[in-house]
Amino acid sequence: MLGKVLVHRVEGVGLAGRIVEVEAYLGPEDLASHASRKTSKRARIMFGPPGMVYVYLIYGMHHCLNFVTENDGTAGAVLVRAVEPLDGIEQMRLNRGSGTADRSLADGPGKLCQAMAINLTHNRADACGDRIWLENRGHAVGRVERTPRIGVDYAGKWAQKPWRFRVEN
DNA sequence: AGCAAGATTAGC
DNA sequence: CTAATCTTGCTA
Repeated sequence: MLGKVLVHRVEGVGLAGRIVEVEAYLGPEDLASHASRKTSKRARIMFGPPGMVYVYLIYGMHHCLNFVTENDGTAGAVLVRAVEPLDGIEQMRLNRGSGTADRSLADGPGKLCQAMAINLTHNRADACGDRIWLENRGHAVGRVERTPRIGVDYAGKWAQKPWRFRVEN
């Protein structure tokens, strides 16, 4: 997943960024994961077939982008936490508003969704469709930093699992 | 039906 | 450190 290029085509324009930071949310018992709320309608998609897009609104104002990863019937998704803008950087600057340093264009889960114009309409979309998808452009993935996940302190022992992966530099 | 809290961010 | 802001999930 790291090093893959996320592409979103909107109105004929391609927005693309290299994925440099992700987090894994695996299994129905992971208290940090929405999948731990088994009755949840929202998280149901995490139990479905892989290759689907899972987008949700957090704190009433930020979107988070995930890709469902595990086989149908097994809960699992990867949260994209940061990308390095490649195509459509001008548009991303517009989406993020003036005064945003290029460095901060998409270096956070909410920021990358704003930069790449990803919102709830992408939820449950097929990540292999013609709207939003992943592609391999042969980027080398160098050293990878591995740490516990961010912002899930409420999840007890699950918060300590080193399931955050970030490309250094 | 009501309420508390969140896989965050920007601004003091 | 804290406000912003609204959907979701839990409780009554």
